[in-house]
Amino acid sequence: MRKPRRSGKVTLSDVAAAADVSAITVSRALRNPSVVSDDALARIEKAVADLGYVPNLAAQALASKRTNVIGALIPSVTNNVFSDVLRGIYDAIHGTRFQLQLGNTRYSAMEEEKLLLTFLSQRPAGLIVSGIDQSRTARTLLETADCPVVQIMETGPDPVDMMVGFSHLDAARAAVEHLIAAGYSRIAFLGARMDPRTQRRLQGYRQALEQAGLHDESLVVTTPQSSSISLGAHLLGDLLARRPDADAVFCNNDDIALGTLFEAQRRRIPIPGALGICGFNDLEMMQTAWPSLTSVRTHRSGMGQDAVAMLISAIEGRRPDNPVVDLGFEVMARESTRRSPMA
Amino acid sequence: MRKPRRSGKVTLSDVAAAADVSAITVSRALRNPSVVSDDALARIEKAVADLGYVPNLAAQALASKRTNVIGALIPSVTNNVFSDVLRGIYDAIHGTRFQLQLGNTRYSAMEEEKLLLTFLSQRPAGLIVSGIDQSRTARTLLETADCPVVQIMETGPDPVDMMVGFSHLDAARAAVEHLIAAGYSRIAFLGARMDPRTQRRLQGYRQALEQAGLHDESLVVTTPQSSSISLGAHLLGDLLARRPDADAVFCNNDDIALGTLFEAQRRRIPIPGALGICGFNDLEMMQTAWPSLTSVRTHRSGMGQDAVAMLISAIEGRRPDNPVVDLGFEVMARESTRRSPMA
DNA sequence: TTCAAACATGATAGCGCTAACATTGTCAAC
DNA sequence: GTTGACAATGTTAGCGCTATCATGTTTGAA
Repeated sequence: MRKPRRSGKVTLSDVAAAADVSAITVSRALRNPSVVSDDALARIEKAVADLGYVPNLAAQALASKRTNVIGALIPSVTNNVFSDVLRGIYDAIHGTRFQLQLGNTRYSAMEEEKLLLTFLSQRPAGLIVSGIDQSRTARTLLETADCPVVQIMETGPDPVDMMVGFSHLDAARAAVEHLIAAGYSRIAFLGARMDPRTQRRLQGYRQALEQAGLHDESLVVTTPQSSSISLGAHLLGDLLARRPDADAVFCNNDDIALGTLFEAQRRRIPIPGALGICGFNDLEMMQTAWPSLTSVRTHRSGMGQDAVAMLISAIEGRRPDNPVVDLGFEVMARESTRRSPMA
Repeated sequence: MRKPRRSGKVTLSDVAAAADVSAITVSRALRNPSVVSDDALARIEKAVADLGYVPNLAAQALASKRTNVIGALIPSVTNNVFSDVLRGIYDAIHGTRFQLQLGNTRYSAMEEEKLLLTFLSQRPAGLIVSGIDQSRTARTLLETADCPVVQIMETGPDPVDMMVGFSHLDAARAAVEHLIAAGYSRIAFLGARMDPRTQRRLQGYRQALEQAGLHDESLVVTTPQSSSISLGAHLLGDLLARRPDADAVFCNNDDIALGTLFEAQRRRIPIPGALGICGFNDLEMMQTAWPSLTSVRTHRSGMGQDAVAMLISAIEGRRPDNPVVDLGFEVMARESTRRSPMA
């Protein structure tokens, strides 16, 4: 006879033996205590504690064909935008039976495909993906995944399944319209990374300026480098070298806006008198900065929360009435775009 | 006869049938292609592609008693410090066979225990935990877990297994000594959250000032609230209400330092002439701020990277020579603590 | 020619758990 | 006292994969 492949670990049947019941009773006691007699329950609980039993998730998943795993793919863990989304996800998942499996795509479609495969091999209960620009392959994987899927960050015309986001194009256009209304006319665009959402913000910028007859492509300064505060400072330098007459900057995100502010201060450029600054996302620092910085408020943790809520509803069979949720945005006008110079 | 509980999914034996080999050969082909003939391999690869086979991780884990899961517990996903650590972890894990399972403890020991149990039920290959102040229960769980464990963020005398970090006390003391050397004498401490690492930084602050005969507890302003830039602004307000004569602030972290800077600018307090500012962690913004802000550089992504590297070594049986790695710190002296007022 | 080593593949038996059905005992209703 | 509804528990057979041992087939050196 072969020797059994036992691991030193305590299993369900060890608990069952110790509590003098069958394995299935222990299984029931753990998952649905109300169907087990108080007497048996007490013995089982004691045995679990005595033996230090920890259930084996792999075996659970295999036997029940279900997992509690919600997979989420985000492009960056350091970008404040995504860490806020992530906080929302964790907040909503907290206290439920689900657990999060996080994947970091690093803004790469190939990484996204690879991670998707890894996630699918866990048979997740639901999936969250960022953006609406999945590769053809990734999209097919998502469509054939037999679990609900939510795309977050953006809304678009063709959801894989569900969506929570907002229109980056509209948000950018509203911000630029605010700058125009404030009296600025040579409004630059400072952008980094240039991922699809950034591209759509650039599009919104162009639309607003074209409509006002103010569009001038030489005011657009972009770089594929990833965004940072110091990069914002450099981008302002690049802009002013080329167009010293620019009178406002619409920054692709708040880090760049803050870098712009610092660089302007360093150059003794009065804000907002000589230069208006508008960011994007409205991170917490924007209102505390001096001068406070105009930005477009987006509902980042809300997107995470709603995504999880929609997912859980769908997993439990209650599909939301509307599969596409637009959380909107708000232009937060502050000192940095108030034309009269500060006291 | 009962009907089999088949899930519509493609399994190993489906692939085996399609490739006209046995299941175990497919298994080998997938895990270790070199032991399978080229001929069989080709047929198997074709079958996998044709059928869209995705292996079932739960079954793999159950049968092999191994997983590729590295679990990491961090107290916050929004705090920049931890997102940098997380980036380091992802960087180091990228390209290996391991995948990360992330848990967010929200600075709660109870949450940490719960997550630890969840993680252990996945039989992870390794674990990363933050800090050295685990609860008694958590510590026991970690000690009895049959996988390597790395504690990160801090070093201390009594590792569960391995450690990567630095001394927060020494780092804070060095920062305060720098302030003293720069000529400041009424040096305040601004602290938020007051988690164990913050407490030890406060201790370092006290030691440095006591040694210089400058310690004065009324200069210590703390709050249990979680840290933010606007909180930094408020803390400076609180300090100045109580001690308008303070001439420098050692901020528990960079967010508070930046908030302090903004608030000082708002109040037209010359930095560094009337007030020196020193932060902690040296986030990227510190050198770009105007004036640039002194801070203590810590090796956040390095901690994440080293933790993963040590873990993987240990998993593969090569335990590192030294289980405790001290990554140190550097005081980055900048404009905000340079006593002569800026031009 | 022979035999062992190396190679390629297969049969079998679990891993630890749960779904599905089966059994037993209890109690109220007729 | 029979019936059936219900509650509590048990038996059995997998879930999809891999460890282990077994078998057949080739190769090359003696």
